[in-house]
Formats: sequence, C-alpha cells, structure tokens
Amino acid sequence: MRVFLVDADYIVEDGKPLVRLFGVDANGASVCVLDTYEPYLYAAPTHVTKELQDRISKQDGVTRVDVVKKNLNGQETDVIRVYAATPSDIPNVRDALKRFREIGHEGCYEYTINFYKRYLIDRGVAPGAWYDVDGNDVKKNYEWDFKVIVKAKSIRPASGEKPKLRTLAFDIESYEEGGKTRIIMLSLYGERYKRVYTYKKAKYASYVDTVKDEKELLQAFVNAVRAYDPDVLVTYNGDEFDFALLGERCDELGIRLTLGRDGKEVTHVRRMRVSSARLAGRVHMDLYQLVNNILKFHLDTETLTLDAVASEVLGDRKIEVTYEQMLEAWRSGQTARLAEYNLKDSELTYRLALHFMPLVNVLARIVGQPPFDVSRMSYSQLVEWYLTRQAHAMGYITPNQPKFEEIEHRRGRTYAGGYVKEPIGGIHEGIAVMDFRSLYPSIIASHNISPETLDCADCEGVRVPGTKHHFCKKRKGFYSTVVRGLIEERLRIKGQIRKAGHEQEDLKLEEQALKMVTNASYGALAYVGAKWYSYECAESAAAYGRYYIELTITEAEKSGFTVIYADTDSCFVKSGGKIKNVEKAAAEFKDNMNKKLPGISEPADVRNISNRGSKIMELELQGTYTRGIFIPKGSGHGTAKKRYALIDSKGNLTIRGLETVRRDWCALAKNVQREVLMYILKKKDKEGAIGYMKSVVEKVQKKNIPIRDLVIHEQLTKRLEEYRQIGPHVVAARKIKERGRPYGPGMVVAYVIAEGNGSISQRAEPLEDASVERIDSDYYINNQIVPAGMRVLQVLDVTEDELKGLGSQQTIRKFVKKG
DNA sequence: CCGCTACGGGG
DNA sequence: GGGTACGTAGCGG
Repeated sequence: MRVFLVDADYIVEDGKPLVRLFGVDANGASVCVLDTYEPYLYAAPTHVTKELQDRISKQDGVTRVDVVKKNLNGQETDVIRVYAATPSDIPNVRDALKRFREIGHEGCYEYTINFYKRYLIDRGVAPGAWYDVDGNDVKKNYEWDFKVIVKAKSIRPASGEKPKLRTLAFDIESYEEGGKTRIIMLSLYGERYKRVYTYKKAKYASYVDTVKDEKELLQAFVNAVRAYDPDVLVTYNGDEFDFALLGERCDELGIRLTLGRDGKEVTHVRRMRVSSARLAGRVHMDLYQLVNNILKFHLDTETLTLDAVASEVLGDRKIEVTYEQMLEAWRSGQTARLAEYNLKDSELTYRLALHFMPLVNVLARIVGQPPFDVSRMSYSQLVEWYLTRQAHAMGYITPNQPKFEEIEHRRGRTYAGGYVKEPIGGIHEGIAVMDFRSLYPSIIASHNISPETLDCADCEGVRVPGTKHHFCKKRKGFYSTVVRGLIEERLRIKGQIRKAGHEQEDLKLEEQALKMVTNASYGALAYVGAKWYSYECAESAAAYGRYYIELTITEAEKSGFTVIYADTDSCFVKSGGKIKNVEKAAAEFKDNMNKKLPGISEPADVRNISNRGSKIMELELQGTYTRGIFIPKGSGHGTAKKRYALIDSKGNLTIRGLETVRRDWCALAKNVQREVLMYILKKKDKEGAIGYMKSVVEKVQKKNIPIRDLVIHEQLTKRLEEYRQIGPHVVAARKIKERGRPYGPGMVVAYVIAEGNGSISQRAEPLEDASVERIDSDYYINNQIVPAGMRVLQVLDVTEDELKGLGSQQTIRKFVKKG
C-alpha cells in the first residue's frame, strides 16, 4: 500500500508506546499505520563503567541500557543509551540521572525530543512524502474513523503524485454579553461544500442552517466535520481563538469536541507560551501561525490579518463588516449579511490553505517533521529539526536547549554584525542592486564554520578576517557540512528546473523550501536560544560577511561605480560618471566578482575541502531602477533600518523601512507619505511635494478633512479596570462607558485626538462623540502628517517649518532666490 | 533619555 | 516536554 504521510503521534497500549502515522492512500482514503519503537535518552558520564550501567538499569522506568559511540561536541565518545518503557518515563529518568555524580545536570541529551519525532528521525520516515507500507490489517481492533488501519511490517520510501488531501476550513463568530462569550455563528468551507450554522432566524441563503441554540450549533459542527471527514482542518488563529473558545463553550454546554479520527477530543498541546489545538488523524493547520512564523518575511503586508494576507496572496478580501456592525447585526437580527461575512472568512482560509499546503508539505519532508509541527515552527526551529535529523544520521548528539541562565549569559555577548555603508542621502538615478545569494550560509559552507572545527589544535588555519579564530582545514565540520548539503541540494534542484525548461511546480516549491531552511541556518547559529548556538561561529560568519561586502564595494568603486548604499549582503550602485549602461556594466561586474569568490575559484584557506564545480558563493544582480530616494542614518527616528524607496522603469514602487502602514497612524498620514514618494520619484517634483504637504497642513488647520481620515484604531485587549497603562484608546473606551454605550474587551476603539487641556491620551475622544471642528489640528499636523512627510522630505533638505507654511528665514531665503 | 509595559492574530 | 518569542511603540519618570 502506498501512503502519503501527513502526521504522527503516539498512544500507549498495554504499557507500550505505539506510534501512529497518519496519511492518505493514492485514492485519498484515510490510513493509520501503527508501529512500535522504544523511547530513550542519552547519558554521557565522565566514565562508562559496567557498575554505572547496572545502577542506571535499576532506576524506575528504565527498561535497559546499551553503550554507543557518538560524536559529542566534536569528540567520539562512549555514551549510554537509556531506554524507558513509555515516553512519559523519559523526564523522570532524566531527573534521576542528573543526580548521578558521573552524569550531572548537563550530562543527559535528547530527552526533550518528543517520542513521535524521535521515531521519525530514527526510522528515517518523513511526513509530506510517499511510502510503501506493508502491514497487517488491524482495523477491527480499533473503533477509529480510518478507512485503513495497519500494523507496520515495513515502511519504505516511495514516490507518487500530488496527494488527495481533503481540506476543510472553518470560522466562528462570537458575541460577548454579561462577561460571557458565546459562539453565535460558525461557517465551514470545503471543496463544493459551504455551510453556516447559527440560531437566529432570518432570510438566509440556502447554505445557512438555523439550529435551536448554541449547544446544537456545537453539535452540528462536530457532526459536519466528521461527515466531511477532512484530512486537513484549517483555521486562521484557531490555536488561540477558535479552538480556545470552542473548548470553553463545549465544556460549559456539555458537548464533546470529538473531532479526532480516533473519536477523541481536541487536545491542547502546550508550546512555549501558547497552546495549539491538535486532532488525532487530521492536521489542524492554523494559518496564522504559519504566516506569523514564516510567511510574514515573504509578504509585503505589515499587518497579518486574514484580510491583509488574503488580499495580498489571493487578491480577494473579507466582506467589509466592522466589529461594531457585527455586534449590531446580531442584536438587531440582521444576520443574513453576517452569515455571508462568516462564510467568506472560511472561504478565504480554505483558499489560503490550498495555496500554502504544498509548501508546508515540502518543508515537512525536508525538515522531517509533521506539517502540524512544521507549520508552527519559527525559522530557527525549522533548521534545528533539520539539523537534529542530520545529526542523528551522521552520529552526532544534538546539543541541549540552553537553560534560562545560559540564554541570559549569551544575550550579554554581542559581536559586530553586517557591514552597513551609510546611504548617500537624496535622490539617485540609474541604480543597480546586487546581492549575495544566501551570503551567510555560503560563508558557513565555504569556510567550514562549525562549532567543532573552530580553532582546532591540529592545524594552523587561515585567520578569519578581523578575528582571532580559524577553522580546521583537514576535517569537515558538522554544521558546515549540513549547510553545504542544503546549498548543493538547492543548486541541484535549480539545475533540474533549468534543464526541464518549462515550469516545474514541484521543483520550484522544493527550491523555495530549501532556500527557506538554508537562509535560516545562520540564525540557528547566532540565535541565543538555539541548540547549535556558537558565539565564535556566528561572529566569524559575520566577519567574513563584512569582508566580502567590503570587497564588493571596493571592487565596484574600482570599476567606476558610485556605491550609494550597502547593507550586509546587498550593494546599491550607480554610474560614477563614465558608465553609460548601468545594467550591462553591473552584469559584467558581478561576473568578474564571482570569479574571485569561493566555490568558483577555490578559496585559499579551504584547499583541502572539495568544492570544485559548485558555485557556493555567488553575487547576483537583483534588479535595476530608474530612480530612488535614500534616507540616511540619524535623520528622524529609528536609525538601524534600511529606509529607501525605488521606482523601476515600469513605474513599480518598492518601499523599504518607511512604515506607511503602521496601525497607530491615521489614514491621512499614510496617504501623505505615499503621495509624497510619488511626487518625488515618479514626477521628480520636490516643489510639488512641498506644495502638496502645505495644502494638506492647511486643510487640517482649517479642519477641512473627512473625520474618517483622522481616526486612529486601537484594540481593547482586556477589561478596562485591568489596564495599568492608560493609553488613548483606554481613555476613549472609558468615555464610551461613562456615556452609557456598550464596550468591552476585544472592541476596536476608534478615536480622534481633540483640542483642550491635558496629555494627548486624555484628549482621546471616541469617534461617535467627535466632531471635526473639535479635533486637535496641531496634534495631527505635528504628530501625524508632518512626521510622515518629513521622513521622505528631510532628505531633500526640506524643513518642518516649510511644510507648516510658517515662513522660517530659510524658507523665505529660498523663495527669494527662486523668485 | 531610560525603563517598564503592552501588543500582535481572532470576535 | 524545556523554556520563558521578539521587536517595537507608548508612557511616565
């Protein structure tokens, strides 16, 4: 039987753990594969003796021990593998072992690897991939909703087409009253399937089912999910919201949320600060988790709302209903539109899932962990699980997660990061942008950067520029080997894509996923909470990074370019005067540079490490632009960020670092910044921009602005009394309360800043009570409009006074000069 | 300017 | 199953 694996967990049966692998067969039928495995951890005592092994064997929970050779911190070491009856014994065994004098607090390893993860790593089984499974049919032994249940005899890697995964999205709407939140509506969306449940009568579309009450709604939901029988159940923020509230309501109303294919209820697995809702046999994909951890780095949107993400990814949006309108609709019984709104959310969630599930599956296959976990991992965790799998395959022990004190200690040590050449402020024309593909990973791979090759005693390495470190020339390091493997695999896939000539969806996806893991590999060395953290390695990679970008800058200048700006791995150039065609010159320059970089010509200091033929380090031409504005450091607030805007020959605007979409800015301020950029970059019209700013300031002074452009939105996240920090939105909410209108946690307070005495916060006025005549025009000018415009205009030597039309001496002088 | 606190997504 | 996200903004001192 050929099975596409999507998830794994374990149960304990007759005192023994049983791994459950979940998947679908070629026809899309649900499959559960049962397999046995033994939980264990490693103990690395000062000396391995028979006596110690005997003592460990007698500990509670320990079933047996054996001695294995493992590479621990670069040393071949005899370690004791300590087996336990069940996974839950492992923490107890570890507690007991750490009290052994020969082992101590730091002497146990890999005791935090969850049992099903342990199984996947050790057996070389990866979700997101096809396997040929041989086994005995044991379906009759279990009352589970799988089409096939087998006890595995063998599991071998196979290949197959795109898996047929049944996907279902859902979304709830809630209403708070008297301190209690109830679910008022619930929608589901799948393939040729849409349904909304609610319990208020109205003239609805045919997909709406009116049930008796909330309890029936919950039961209808459970029944609907089990009838549709999805492999993937999707939400947007379901971990922290939908499933949390569903759990609460089901508890109170006596409904069992039995959504698992084993008939079990949803479990809430704790992860760090939050908990995740997990179902047996179905993948709960919380798209918000994926977006917030991984995808946000690849999206333009700053806000990660379903609306913003769907809008960017799908080009489709939520139905426009404000929170207040939703509450009002429910109160007044105008629920037909609410049902449409609710269903649309599920539809967007469903379509986003179809869009991103293939990527998640590929990531799962590469990292070797289930989509449930992978979709909730941060970048550094993704790399760590990849490294953990490679470590096992290569005989290395995975380092322990650092303890709190260790993290604090690491935090205290900083090193020089990427090199930043301060931008030449102002407007530039004819710009080429070059950057290194995966600069840090390619340095780690090219220069053999790894914790165990650092400052090796048996070879005299070439010093890392600007440091007192070197890396071994004779032996390959674990970390560098793994990163090199990632880079080479990606290059191999890229080669396949090139060879295929046509669009290869699967290969593209694989290449993208490999890039994601590769690019996070430096972070997993530099991040203070990481298992493979190494201050010296991270410092060395950064030092090499500075070396290569500075080399690029020097060479670019020698070749007749003016370097406008450079940051870490990118270099912005324009003609120094003699270059006519910047694009052509930049292309030639990068080809010449690449001949000097490791991977094409061999680097001097890693002569013994074979990298012939593979382009590990590569400078690429990212793009060319007709015009750009660069904002230098030290102007305005926040200095470390790259802040520039570019426009290409097609008129596309690229804005970086200029936060035009911050939520605490009113719409007017955001529009002003964008408009000013368009004046400057598209029309080359500085005076026009100033004139525009002046006209806006004047309009605000005259209060001739629609009030909705001045509204600031902020959310109440708790009850009013709980606030210790009284921000403007809290003040506005207090006023709403005093004036006898409904308010409560979760509401988005819409307010404006009014004239009068007291701090800005104190003068926050709820939108409904506000009139444009009473707005504090000085606040809007000085704290919103002018700062937004000045971010851009300060570079062109425009002063604030000019914008406000106050006629400073400078302004007058300029005016006179021109006139 | 510094230190403390709150925020994100969801309804 | 250990650890306490993470980077930023606003406020008060």
